[in-house]
Amino acid sequence: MDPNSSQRASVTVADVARKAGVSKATAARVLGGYGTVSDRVRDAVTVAARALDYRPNELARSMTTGRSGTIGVVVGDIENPFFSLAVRGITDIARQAGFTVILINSGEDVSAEKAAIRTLVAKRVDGLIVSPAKESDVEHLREAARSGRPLALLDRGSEAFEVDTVIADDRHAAAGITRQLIELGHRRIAYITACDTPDRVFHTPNDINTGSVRRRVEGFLDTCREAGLPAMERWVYMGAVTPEQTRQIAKRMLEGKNRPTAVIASDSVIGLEIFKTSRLIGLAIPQELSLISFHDADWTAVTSPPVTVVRQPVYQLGETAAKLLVERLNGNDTAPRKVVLRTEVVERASVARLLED
Amino acid sequence: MDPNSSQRASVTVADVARKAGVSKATAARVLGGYGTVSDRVRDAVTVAARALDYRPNELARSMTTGRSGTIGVVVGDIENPFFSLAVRGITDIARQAGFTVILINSGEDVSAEKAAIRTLVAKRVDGLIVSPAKESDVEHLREAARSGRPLALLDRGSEAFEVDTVIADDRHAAAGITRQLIELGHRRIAYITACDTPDRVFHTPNDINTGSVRRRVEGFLDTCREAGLPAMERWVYMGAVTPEQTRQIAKRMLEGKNRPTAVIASDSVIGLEIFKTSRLIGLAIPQELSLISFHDADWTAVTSPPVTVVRQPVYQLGETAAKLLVERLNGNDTAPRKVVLRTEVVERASVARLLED
DNA sequence: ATTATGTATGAGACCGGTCTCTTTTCGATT
DNA sequence: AATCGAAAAGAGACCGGTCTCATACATAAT
Repeated sequence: MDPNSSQRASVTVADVARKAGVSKATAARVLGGYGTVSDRVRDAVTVAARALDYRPNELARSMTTGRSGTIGVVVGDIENPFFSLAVRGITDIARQAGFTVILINSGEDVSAEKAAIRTLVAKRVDGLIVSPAKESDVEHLREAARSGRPLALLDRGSEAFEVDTVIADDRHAAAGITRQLIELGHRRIAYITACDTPDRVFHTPNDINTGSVRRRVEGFLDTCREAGLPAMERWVYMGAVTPEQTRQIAKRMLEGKNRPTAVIASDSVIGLEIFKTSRLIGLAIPQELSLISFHDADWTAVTSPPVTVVRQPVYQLGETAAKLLVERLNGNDTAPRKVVLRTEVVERASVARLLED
Repeated sequence: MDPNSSQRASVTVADVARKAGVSKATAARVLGGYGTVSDRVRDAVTVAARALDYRPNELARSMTTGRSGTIGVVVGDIENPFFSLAVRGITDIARQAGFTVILINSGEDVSAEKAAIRTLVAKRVDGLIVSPAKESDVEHLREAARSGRPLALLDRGSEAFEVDTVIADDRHAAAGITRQLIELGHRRIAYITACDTPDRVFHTPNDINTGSVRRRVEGFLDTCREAGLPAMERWVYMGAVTPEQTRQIAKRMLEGKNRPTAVIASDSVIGLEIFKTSRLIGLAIPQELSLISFHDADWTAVTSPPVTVVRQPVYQLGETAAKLLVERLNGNDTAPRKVVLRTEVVERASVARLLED
């Protein structure tokens, strides 16, 4: 009833204009900060706006300008420290550039990813950063890019898809630690990942959908082959999706007769489970089992022994993806760029020379 | 030039209507899924939409409906595992209820929080979930709530502000572990938190802006007082904002002559630094120093010794906040609710009876 | 004094949907 | 065949901004 009840029905430029005794167009010029206005009128409008507690409607603004000031981010799982750190990098840069971030988890599921992208496009995000679940299945990404919305890929690229991409030098890192393990005398080296195949058995790297992991496995296998260790395919363990599943796989793997003497964990969540399991079944690290994990998670430094890891520049991964995207948003129209960030092996104490054979 | 170039200028209902040979209103009915349409027309419109690759503009839809299908989330730092897990809970419920999430980090800074909320209101989010940096400074939240947008507070409430709130029973948890330490003979018990005061010294719980931490410190002090330990205020350490600062504080604290025999860490990031520092300066846990940390972070189970923690239902905290909000969004108009979730002490091996005194 | 130049303001279309109100169509009823 | 009522379709206003274009007025140039 009371028109002053401020509640309901937000205040619009028209309301402010009426109160200030000017036209809607003029009030809009002041409020929107464009065009030319006299100081007198500017003050009048500003006062009126304050009095009415005017709040601009960004939605309406986006309608005409065509820019929403929003970027959409699709990651596998924000709960994973890898992604939460990368997202931090993205949001920092985005905020700096005046954008807000809409975040959607895909759960590493392609159909969820498709739905997420549809939603984001419907909401008219200005650009997209995606960590694609399957690098072979990118038609929806291609399409989003075709719609004129800049796109940047995070941590996982696609060879067949030319678009701004930021990844770590996973192949190189995997090759390095593999070589190191071989030089220390290891021959039975396992690689364990969350990725999975329909039949749960690894045949070739092409079975692996996640780009970063595929590159690592390639590095692992190639290095083994060069060192005269063929057919290491059977040492690639898949399906470590949840901690529970990982524990089961680890148990079967480590209790077997022909158990590996070294394990490479594809991320820190898996690394943690391997560590727990080896302790559980009484396998001493590093005397009886060497362990190297990807991702320098905080806990890896405080275990006994502390674990050797491949440190990825996760925050920078996110930051860089956001920077590339913002450049596009600012009109950069050059060819797609692939940025590869360097990793670093942090030597701790979970790796040892193999004594007997 | 080529009108078929699909690129630029997105396809609108009007375009679809023209192609299908019906009015804009009718096409909108089909595309928007409302009103009544004949099967024949529905098919025609659907076919036309597909042919033109029509993508609804959610922005335009939001304009008229007044609902954006978005909820705004403001947390201290998504990089902190506590928040990333809570956010996961929020996004899961939000997605289920058909909402997307706009995420903004406040960095525990009130002015950033204010800016974030202004942005979110401008973007016309349907509701807000905020983890307020200062529970004393909530005028901006109150205002956001007054604008008719439902609001739920996460992990931190405000006594003076009646609004849906989800917290853990921090006071109870702190009292419990304090009592336990006292019973084990500890008298010099330190509490260390990231919260800070201008003069970096703790005087009274009212100095603490973060609701959850204030309640814990109150529980700590009250229990000490009841047990005949007065003036424990000097054992509250503040300003452990970054790992570096925490390390410095921990060093000074643990190397002092009159060092504490037990430490309560207010979160897992701090707990990790205490653990590292005590190892660095050669203080054996638990023989020479007992440690209890809030937040059951993954690493706490794998250290030697594993550390005793207060397990908070973090995911549920986020989930519940989102549920309360969604209920409001669906029209629930009852009095504000305060939900307190129970914590649980996970006994591990970082706490021991104090031998000599 | 008259015309040119530029600045300040107003009027109204527009963005892409939704929604109300009116008109047309069609099947059922008597 | 005439009448009625509901279903289907159309016309056009509306949401809250931006933006183009026209107009009014002031100042400067001739």
